[in-house]
Amino acid sequence: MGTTSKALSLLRLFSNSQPEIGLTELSRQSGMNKATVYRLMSDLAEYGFVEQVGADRMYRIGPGIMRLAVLRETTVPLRSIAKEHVRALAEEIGETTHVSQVSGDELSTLTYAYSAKHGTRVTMEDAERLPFHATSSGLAVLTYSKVALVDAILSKPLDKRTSHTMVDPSQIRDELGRISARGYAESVSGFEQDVHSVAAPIFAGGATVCGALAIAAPVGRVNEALRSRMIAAVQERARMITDLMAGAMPVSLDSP
Amino acid sequence: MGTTSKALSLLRLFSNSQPEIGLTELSRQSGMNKATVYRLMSDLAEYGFVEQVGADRMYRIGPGIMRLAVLRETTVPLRSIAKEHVRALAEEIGETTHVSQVSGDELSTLTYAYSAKHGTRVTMEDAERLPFHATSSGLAVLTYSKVALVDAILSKPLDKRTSHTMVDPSQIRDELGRISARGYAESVSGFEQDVHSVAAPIFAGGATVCGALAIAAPVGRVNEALRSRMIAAVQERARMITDLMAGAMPVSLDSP
DNA sequence: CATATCGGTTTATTATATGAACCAATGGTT
DNA sequence: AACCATTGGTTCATATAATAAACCGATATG
Repeated sequence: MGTTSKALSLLRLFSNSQPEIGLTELSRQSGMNKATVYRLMSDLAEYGFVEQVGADRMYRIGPGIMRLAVLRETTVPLRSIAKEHVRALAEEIGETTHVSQVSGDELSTLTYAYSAKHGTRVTMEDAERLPFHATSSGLAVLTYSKVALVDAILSKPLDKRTSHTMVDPSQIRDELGRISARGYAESVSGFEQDVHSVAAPIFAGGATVCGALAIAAPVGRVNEALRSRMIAAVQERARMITDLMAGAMPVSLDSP
Repeated sequence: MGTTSKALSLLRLFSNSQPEIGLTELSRQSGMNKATVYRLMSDLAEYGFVEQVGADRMYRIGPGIMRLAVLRETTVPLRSIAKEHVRALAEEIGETTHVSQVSGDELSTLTYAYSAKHGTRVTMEDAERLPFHATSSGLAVLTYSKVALVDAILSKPLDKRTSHTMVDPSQIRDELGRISARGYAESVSGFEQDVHSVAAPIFAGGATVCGALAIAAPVGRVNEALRSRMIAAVQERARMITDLMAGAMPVSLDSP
């Protein structure tokens, strides 16, 4: 593994549930030597990718990331576009909505919105990594991904998050076929117990999938009427976002 | 220079005016060997920090940055806070406003807002790098920065952007003293000809300066009345942002 | 058709990253 | 207060990984 990869892999350790990490902890979790981690983190800090804070010198993601993020958004404004539509869709349906984004072999939440309609709702977390096999978003993305990615994902052991999580690769491949045919993915309690979600893919530039739009509702609230509204709305919105991203839907999805 | 630093320095080459760069061009601009750049960019691409696009395989900032950015904003929500206030301030004053952020020895635009009040206005660019010595934002930040940073900035040759740009280090140090005394920085045609700007520092967590809020107007429109409104407003808003960032203003600024 | 430029690849050489051991400081615990 | 277990950070001989020149095939340009 190259030195650069090692440095970048350290950044992967930061998450919403672990936004600040100490040197020793980084060393432990990465399996790298403490001295190595120290030097790598120093390099990252020099460029503002991480910063140290507090008396215990914990590391967290630094301000340098923001300049690149702003730059990214001016070129590929997925998040700003998604934010509007996620909000509108949440109000339209009265349930939690979110857009996730694929980056390499990772899928993570980019933005989300709640609806005030009900007292109970599915709650989300920022920048959360979503498993491809256990979420409707993941399945939607996987359906339109390169075979190399699909193979890579399905060849690793799949975490059985709930009793309903699909973990059999061939069963998942079958599901991908069905998703491709009908144009949306669905997951009932596959990621979190009692969460029913539907998702549709978002494409950018030349029919490459770049993420997914999803609606997530408590299982008990999803009757047949709501379910069909969710399915119709998520597909329509995903297409709107795709259009704004100047991407083209794959032919199989172009005509309804 | 370490390998990690080399990889990260490649990311610095991307900017608003140069959002996509080819392999050879990266090699030229970084001064590194083409093979080296190739391997470094491949590493960066593997982690989604850059992506290749189009038939000419140009590189641009990748989606992986966004996950880290979202994570950063949940911990230090400078941009989201700044966005609101920059908008409100632009409407209040009727001129262009922006918030910049310091990262290491770089200062860059984080967000900005225009006012519809006038047909002419100062225009901004996203993620633009601002010179410390030639902008009111830069001077405001420098005033409250560690001496090490001030020395580092002022020891390098300073670009004379316009005929009004201050380039004499000792003269700039004097100016920093005045800014510290009055609590705001001012620049008339120092960065762009015909732009008059005022700026106030923003602090986060323990009185460390993290950026600046600025108002920029066409020189011809800034009479004494507008000028004092700008100065008062920029300081007030900067303090509001600082409060929201849970930072503390240095004592010298606490009482007006 | 020749030349130049592009992204990407190879491989011997060299420089850089590594990790065990070691500090100094901090904070509990006995 | 002495002790132990942590922490972040540092050192330096060693081994590994990065480097650069030359090369390749493709595409574009005169």
